[in-house]
Amino acid sequence: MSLPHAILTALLEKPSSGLELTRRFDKSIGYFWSATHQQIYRELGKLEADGLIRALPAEQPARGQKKSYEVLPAGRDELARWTAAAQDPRPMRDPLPLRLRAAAVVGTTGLEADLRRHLELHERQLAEYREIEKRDFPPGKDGAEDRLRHLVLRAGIDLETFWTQWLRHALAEFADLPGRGPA
Amino acid sequence: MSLPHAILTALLEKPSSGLELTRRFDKSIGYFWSATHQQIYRELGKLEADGLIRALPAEQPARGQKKSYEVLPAGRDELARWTAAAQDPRPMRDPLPLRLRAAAVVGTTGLEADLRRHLELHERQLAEYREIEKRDFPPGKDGAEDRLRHLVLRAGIDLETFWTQWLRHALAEFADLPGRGPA
DNA sequence: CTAGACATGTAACGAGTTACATGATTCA
DNA sequence: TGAATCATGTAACTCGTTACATGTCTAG
Repeated sequence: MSLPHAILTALLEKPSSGLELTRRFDKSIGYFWSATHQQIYRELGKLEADGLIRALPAEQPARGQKKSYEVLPAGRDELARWTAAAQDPRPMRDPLPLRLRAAAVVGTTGLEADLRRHLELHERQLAEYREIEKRDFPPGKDGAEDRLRHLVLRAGIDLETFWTQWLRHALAEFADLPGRGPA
Repeated sequence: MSLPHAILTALLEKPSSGLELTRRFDKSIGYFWSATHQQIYRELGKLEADGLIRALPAEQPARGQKKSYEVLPAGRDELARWTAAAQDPRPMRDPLPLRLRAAAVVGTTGLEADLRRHLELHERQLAEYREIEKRDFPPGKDGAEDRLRHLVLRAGIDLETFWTQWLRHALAEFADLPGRGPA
């Protein structure tokens, strides 16, 4: 139950059409919650049916016509409720540790190359986040909203830092593993 | 496409029945890939139909009867293939940063308490992992398989460390946020 | 002989993914 | 006028979750 609330947040920040939302989910929001345009359109339909958002008046009924939405009071209330509600942390769910564990049984052949690739990707992502941090959160900016959004970016930076360190550690271990075939 | 491979790995480590697998997914494997018994039974059925595993001969056709599976050569091959295949890293997908971003718009009321709860849960999980590390990976043990499994546990420890640090940071920021209502 | 634990399974739904379909606008 | 792009949407499928159903075994 997170996508609708991600959309409500995005729409409160700025009323948008489906495609505009899709683009924003490719950028900042997508750093911690990605979504495709199909999911977004489906969810916009539900949110409108539930009376949490409405299409901005412009009388376009048809396909191919841009349709923008704004959040209704009920939508804001629902978002505030969800934000404050207790939720259990999600257990981690990542295939990479799984592959290491499998490698302990069927051998590590070929895995190392992909780990190296992951390391590069995470390093690139980390560099991008640091750029954004430098650009969007210079020392002066420290209103309440700025601080909260900075915290969110911090989560991204720290997570990527975790991955790069862990992958480097893993590659170092691989380097002096005895045999490379099945264990 | 990770659950079937998690099951193959578990079965290679030790042939098991559905419920035994469920229990193992509640423990060690579940630290990075959780699954319910319904998912597991469904997946066992598919894997058997695909000829990757087979039920151990014991001629029990019915419900309520224990049914153990073992991995066939085709299953081992498939697992080795998957382990070595290139896979893109999953973008992070966590509701918590989302809630902070929402709080920047609708206010932080009530969120702090849940952050504190998350911090406690992550601290407990971290302590548990450290216990396991002390118990299962004493300095002496360093065969190839041990090292790989230790790496997996390391990922869990480092991730929990990330969360506890980030949450502490977030709570510190909250503590000296000016207004607590909608921004 | 029955209550509780053990064990396997079905059904229905929600969320995410992939492939494709359709209409409008712009510009060469 | 027709190709490219913008924009909205359908359909079909997989994966994960929740609730429930059914059968077996064992201890008291």
